[in-house]
Amino acid sequence: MSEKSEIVDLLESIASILEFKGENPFKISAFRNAGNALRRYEGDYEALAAEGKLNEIKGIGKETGRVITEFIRTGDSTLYKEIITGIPPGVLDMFSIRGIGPKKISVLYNELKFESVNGLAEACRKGELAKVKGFGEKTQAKLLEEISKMEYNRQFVLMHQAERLSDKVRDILKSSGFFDEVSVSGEIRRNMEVVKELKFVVFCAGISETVAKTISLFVNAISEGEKIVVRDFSIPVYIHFSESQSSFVKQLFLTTGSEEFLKNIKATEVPEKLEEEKEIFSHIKMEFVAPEMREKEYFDITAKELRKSSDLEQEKLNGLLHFHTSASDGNNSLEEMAGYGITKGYSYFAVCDHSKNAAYANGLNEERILKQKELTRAVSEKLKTKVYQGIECDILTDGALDFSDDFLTVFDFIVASVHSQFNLSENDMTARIIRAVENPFTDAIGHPTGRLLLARDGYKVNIKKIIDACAANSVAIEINANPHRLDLDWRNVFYAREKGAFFTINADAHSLSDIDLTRYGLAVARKAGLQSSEVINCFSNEEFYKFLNRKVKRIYK
DNA sequence: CTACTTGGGTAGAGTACACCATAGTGTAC
Repeated sequence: MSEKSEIVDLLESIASILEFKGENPFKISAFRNAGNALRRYEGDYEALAAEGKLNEIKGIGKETGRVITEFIRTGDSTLYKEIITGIPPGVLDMFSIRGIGPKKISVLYNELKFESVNGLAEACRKGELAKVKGFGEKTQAKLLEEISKMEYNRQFVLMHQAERLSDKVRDILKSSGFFDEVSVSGEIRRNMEVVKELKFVVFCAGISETVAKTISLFVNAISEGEKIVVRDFSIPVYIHFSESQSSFVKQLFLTTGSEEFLKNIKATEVPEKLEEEKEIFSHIKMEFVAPEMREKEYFDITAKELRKSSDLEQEKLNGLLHFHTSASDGNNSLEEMAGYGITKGYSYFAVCDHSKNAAYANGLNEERILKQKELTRAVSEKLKTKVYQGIECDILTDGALDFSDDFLTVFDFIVASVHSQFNLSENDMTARIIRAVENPFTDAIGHPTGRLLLARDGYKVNIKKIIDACAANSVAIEINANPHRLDLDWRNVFYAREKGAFFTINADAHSLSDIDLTRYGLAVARKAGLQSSEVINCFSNEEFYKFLNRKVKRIYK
């Protein structure tokens, strides 16, 4: 049985190899499109494949459909095998280096004859790359930096990937029947946005015998005293054994960390007899700290009330804001998105497709916006809910929004985001975003630093100044819940809370299933102790309506 | 290669920017 993601990866690889070989650009994007179409398709594509009807999915045609069907049936692809012939596998790894694409790789590969990312790095270090026509010192230095960043990032996985891995290990441990208790600990228990290792604490009778049995559950596992290290996965897994309730609780506390947090509270003073973690805190005369807040940043919080555990949970979210539909680059209609949101307990919505400047995302111009506005009214009525006309409005280079002030009155809710020209100086970028914040029509700033975790740094920006401006202009700061973003970073949420800023937690959903990503945003918001009263999505219908009208008169009836 | 329209053939995202080179290409959004 093949996973959908494997097929998507296959189509993506075929596209890259064709590009490397200098094929027809439209053929290349056809494979890339087919991969995207399949990834976004939420129906039973295997059934379609079995009936030979894959081409009912828009973007999949005769040839790409054939490749998919073959892969489902055999787990392999003759086309792939054919085009990969003569290309060393190391070359494929190079496709993921930022700043260099298949064409340049092709040139370098033919000129310098290296066969791996390491070989490329070596050529850069020797200065060979700068001698190739079309390349220079800057490219050489940038590539070296990108490669070392990539190597560094390889130690981590994103929160959602770690969670999947952790569930898998937990299931293995639980279904073994060896343990009275299995608990997830470490970075996952602290809701970290990127994860370097998984930690589990288990409770069982007879440690030495159970350790031996547990090792046999995995392929590559060794014992280190009273813990096991498993290296079957992309990151190491540590399993800590305990024989008594006291030791279980103590282990859970110590493995949760973080190291800096434990250092700060003199964790050596843990009492011998323990029923639950709370006793550890009362023993050292400290208020209980929620597991996800146990970071060194906790001690930087000056206002005591900001140290409280978060009360945020999915049930408190009423507003689904900042999501996309098939009108721009989303996968589902507005009616489908709102309909699904209703089943998840949301009671009001603001569709925020891309604006006209975002051509790459099929952004909407004035005419299409007015059409969509008719639709939001119709969907509101049909689903008996409140759908506001929103927009994710591009912030242009000079900080203007990409609709005129006259036209901005058409919207009920405006998320302003940067999607282009990431390379401004810190001063220019900060001024650009602040100008957007000061625009009276702006309700929220989307993904405030533009970072992509483990892939791209955020733009250079003075985030504190932006937070100050948001607080001063009552513009909500987004905590983008997409696990690739989780932006604003939770470390900056503390500062924004001190300034009294509003927040908005949004999955930036492009499909129905994306709506469920919201929980990752909640997870990092909880790390910063964020309270529902600070989050505009938690407002009631009436409170949200008031929020929309706090600066400009919105005409929504 | 796919979609669309038509029954064989055509169009297909646009733009800014860095870089190397001194006009043009590749990459990324």
